Formats: sequence, structure tokens, C-alpha cells
Amino acid sequence: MLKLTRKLEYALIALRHMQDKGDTFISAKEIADMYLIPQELLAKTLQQMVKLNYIKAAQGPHGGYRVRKGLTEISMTQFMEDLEGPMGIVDCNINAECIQLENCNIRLPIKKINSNIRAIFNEIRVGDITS
Amino acid sequence: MLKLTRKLEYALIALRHMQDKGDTFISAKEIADMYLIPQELLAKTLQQMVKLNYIKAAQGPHGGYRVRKGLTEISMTQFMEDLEGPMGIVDCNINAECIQLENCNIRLPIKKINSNIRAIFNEIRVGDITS
DNA sequence: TTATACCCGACTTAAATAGTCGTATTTAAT
DNA sequence: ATTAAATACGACTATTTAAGTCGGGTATAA
Repeated sequence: MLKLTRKLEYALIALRHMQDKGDTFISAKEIADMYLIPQELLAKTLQQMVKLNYIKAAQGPHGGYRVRKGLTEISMTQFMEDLEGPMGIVDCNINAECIQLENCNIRLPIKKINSNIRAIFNEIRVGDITS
Repeated sequence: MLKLTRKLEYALIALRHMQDKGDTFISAKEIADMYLIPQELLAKTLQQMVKLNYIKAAQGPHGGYRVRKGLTEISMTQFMEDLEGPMGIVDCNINAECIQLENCNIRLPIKKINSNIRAIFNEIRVGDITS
């Protein structure tokens, strides 16, 4: 339990790699080869990040991706939720459609733990990992 | 991502309920009915907690479970890992058999986040949730 | 003796994650 | 123009993990 998804790992690895390379466009293949990441999967993730305006893509030969300036300032909470949807250690923190609800006897303490975890990721910037 | 398992939720709900009832033995059925938890699943979890010496069982009619004194003092980290195995937001924090390892460019920052999360659960006692 | 409850392992199902494939489009270089 | 290298995108499949079920056993109070 309490695991990050591979997608997030791959995204961070890729961002860090691109960050290191400055302004040049880096292909998905280069990153996939270097870190032994399944290329298609990484590609999809990079495409998602383009849509999120995290990175910029260039098509054609010598194309690839590069990091948008300022990306490093966003919080990990934002980053994670942009890529994977809402974060919450239990479902009722997310969809609130729990059949128990009224009966639940641990709601409050769990909620508190949840905000502790969010607090951690709120205070971490993407740049803390990728720079 | 970053979810607790149902088993842990059920375990905590059950512990809290038993705690509230003091020394009397509470059956799995009573708890399952009250909180709409699948009985067999809850039963298995309770049995696991008996083995861990978290709770005490009594067989036969009017049997059931009750909480061991002192349980409330153990940390959530211990509790969670006893029930679900090692905790870690990425695999390499657990089994260390990552094909990348050398290449990985985000190992250190991830490790740091991981210990932040562990720190949270280390400082929470089971009793903080169940009492 | 019966009914209630725990005990325990094997099994099945469901959901989430991870990974693959095919086809289309863009574009630099020749 | 043609080719090759790259992104774009949706549908599909596979794998893993979590969740839930079942069957047969044992203990014990009434």
C-alpha cells in the first residue's frame, strides 16, 4: 500500500533527464533506452505532460521534448493529481460515496492523516526532485 | 495511488469498535453487520490480528474478540507493516531489485519523501485512531 | 447435542496498474 | 518527392494486487 505509480516515477525520471539537458529536445526513445523504461508507456506519459503544458514537444527527426520553464515550481500534489487524479488514502476522501459514512468510526482521524500526507507533497516542488 | 488497503480500514474500524466495548468479546458478525463489511474478510483480518497478539479471541457461543491492553501504544507503521508487509512509495525502497538502480536519477529525493511518510506513521499510535 | 462462533487454507473475482499495438501526422534531410 | 525519425492518440491486452468467497474444521456454552 501507499505506492506511487510507475507512471509518476517515469515522469519524474524523464523530467530530471530533460532538465539536465537544458533546452535541447530529447526523444522518448533516448530516455526509455537509458533508464530501461517501456518506450510506448513513457511516450504516452510524455504526451500527457505536453497536454498539461508541463513540457513542449517537437515533431519530426531530432524532435522530442523539453521542459517548460517554471515547471519546477509546481507542487508535487499538483503534479501527482494532474497525472493520476485525486490523491487520498481512503476512498471517502475522494468520492464521498461510502455506504457507511454515518457509521464510520474512524473518519476524523483518517482525514487528519490524509491531510498530513497532502501537506508533505504540498511542500515538495517538482524541482526538488528533478533539479 | 497512495491508498490504504481495505483490510487496514476494516482492522481499524474493528479495533475502534472493540475498544469502545471494553472487555466484552465482540463477534466478527456484529462488526461486519454494523459497518457493512464483508464478514469473511473481516474475520480473516481479525484472525490475523489474533496471531499478531493484537487482540484476544474466545470461541464458542458468546465468543468473539477483544483488544489486548497496550495495543494502542504501537505505531501505525508497525501496525500497517504487520498486516500488509513493508511500506514504501517505490519498490526499490523495499526489495532493492530494480533493474535500473545505477542509472536512476531520482533515487535520493524519492528516498527522502519516503522517510517523510514513514515519519508521519511512526508518530501516530493506533490509539490515536481507535480511542 | 446443537447452535454459535472462531480457525484456516484454497479459491475466485474484480479492479487497478502496466504495457503493447496499429495507424496517423509532422518534419528534417536527402 | 521520398524517406526516416519522431510525436499523437486510441484501442487493446496482460499482469498484478486487492478484495471477497467457500468449504471443512475445532471449541464451547446452553
